Amino acid sequence: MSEASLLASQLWSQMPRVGDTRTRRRRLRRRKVKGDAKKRRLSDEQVRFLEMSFRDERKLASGRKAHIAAELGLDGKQVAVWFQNRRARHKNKQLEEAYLKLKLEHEGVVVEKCHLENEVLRLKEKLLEAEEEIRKLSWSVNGGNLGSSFSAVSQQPIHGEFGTEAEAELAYLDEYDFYNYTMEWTNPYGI
DNA sequence: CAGACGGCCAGTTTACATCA
DNA sequence: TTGATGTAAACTGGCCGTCT
Repeated sequence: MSEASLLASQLWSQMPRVGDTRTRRRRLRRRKVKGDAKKRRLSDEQVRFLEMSFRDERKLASGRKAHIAAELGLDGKQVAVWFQNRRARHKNKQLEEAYLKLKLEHEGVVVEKCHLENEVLRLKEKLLEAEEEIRKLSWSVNGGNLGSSFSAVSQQPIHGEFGTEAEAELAYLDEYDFYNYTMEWTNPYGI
């Protein structure tokens, strides 16, 4: 026996025996069950009844379990297992629905953001045009002597307003492949 | 307080049904 | 007929609350 396996067996022997008796009990029961029974699908009728019960209440009080088991000619354990699996399926379904809802919301936000970015670009262009117009008018009135503090916007780089590189990148979204962009955010694993 | 017990959960295995 | 795949039934181990 290697040093590692010796150590492992020592650790195992020192472990608290929590659940140990139960595991033995379960194995015994399993052998008994395995001797005669094969795994069988529940009948449509049984499943219908179980589904109705599940709609009434998601968890089983012990009396109810016995009642359902007797009604369907099943073992109480089978009824308990069915309810456990059914709760797990229900939870998965709920998670899936929540994910889809969030995904839709996110897609909407991305689209709205894109529209807003384009609107900002459009307004900036208008502002530049207005400034140019004012400059021309001013030139014709006082010979082009405009104060140096006049243009606060047009002297800034157009993409610098949001501070981060990512946001500057978004300002170019209309040149970007929008489909690829949204897919990248809404479906990162390409599922 | 310790230990037995039952219920629940998350994760896994197994048996079966379906389809290409 | 057969292998791949999906799914339901059953199992496992851990955790928790209750009872004795």
